Amino acid sequence: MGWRVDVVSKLTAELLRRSGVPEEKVRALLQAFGGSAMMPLYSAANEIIRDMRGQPFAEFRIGPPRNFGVEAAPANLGYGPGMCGRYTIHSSPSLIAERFGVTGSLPNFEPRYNAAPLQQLPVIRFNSETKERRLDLLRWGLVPSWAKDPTIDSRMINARQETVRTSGAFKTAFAKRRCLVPTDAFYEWKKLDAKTKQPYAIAMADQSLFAFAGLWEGWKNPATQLWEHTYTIITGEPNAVAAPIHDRMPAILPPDAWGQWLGEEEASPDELAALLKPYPAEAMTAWPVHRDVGNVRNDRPDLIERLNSA
DNA sequence: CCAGACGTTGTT
DNA sequence: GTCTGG
DNA sequence: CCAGACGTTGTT
DNA sequence: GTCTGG
Repeated sequence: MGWRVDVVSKLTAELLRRSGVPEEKVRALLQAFGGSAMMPLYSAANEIIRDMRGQPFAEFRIGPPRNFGVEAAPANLGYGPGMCGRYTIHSSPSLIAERFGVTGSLPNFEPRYNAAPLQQLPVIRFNSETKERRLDLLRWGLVPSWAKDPTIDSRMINARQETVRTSGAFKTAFAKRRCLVPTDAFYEWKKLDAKTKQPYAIAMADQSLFAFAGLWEGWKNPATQLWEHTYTIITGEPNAVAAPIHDRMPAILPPDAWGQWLGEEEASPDELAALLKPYPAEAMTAWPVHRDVGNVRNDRPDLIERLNSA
């Protein structure tokens, strides 16, 4: 809110300096354009300039500031941003297949040390017709079947355990399309102060392969008429290992819950929801890792190594 | 009935 | 698709 | 999750 | 700030 007032006054001053338009008129025009976004305000300012002058537009163009100049929030020590938005899956397809009892042909994929949203990543689903578990590559970021705008995907990378049963975006998938997301570790960013954050890896203490609780959906691309499959990872309360780093963590399912979650065994909605409790902290561990994991273009084995200087 | 929403993270 | 709000 | 982009016009 | 892309 405050930023908008600042931008409006800045643009007002700039308009007066450049075009000599009466201040009242400038203010009225900027108000009329309204809106809550930053860029439309700049567009509005440029509209005003265009209406006033007959000179080449480019010379009068107003651009957004390089730094949008928002005051930094006070430090919130102990808790920081970050929850299931990045993980690793460097186990081989055949090892994943063995551990999860997957049958049939396997997809090929390289070891991933910085798996990120919108990427094709391995997911385990139960095929009720053939009665077998399958391993497929799906895109991370759930697009509901009814979505008109598929760019919603980057905001649907997680589903909250507390609302997943009832929210319109997830309820059908919760009832009919649950999946397991194989992983070796996930990353969290702990906020150290207003400008600094430290990424951590969190994994099983014995470094074994495990599984997030996931949901998947199909969306028919109107341009290609092809069905695209996407998935999301459910988040919930953190356990004692994750809590010092963040206030959420992905729901992790132990092997004895896989059958129910995949729909191989009967389970009521209450029983399914009960599976999404925090995974026992005793079995897990966390360690600091290199800041390079922040950039999705980095994907190297050393990203998962312990950082000693943190 | 139709229109419109449907989500996550984080912040103060 | 399905549900709520008007 | 983090990183990075983010708007417009008309004339030459 | 908000939004998209990876």
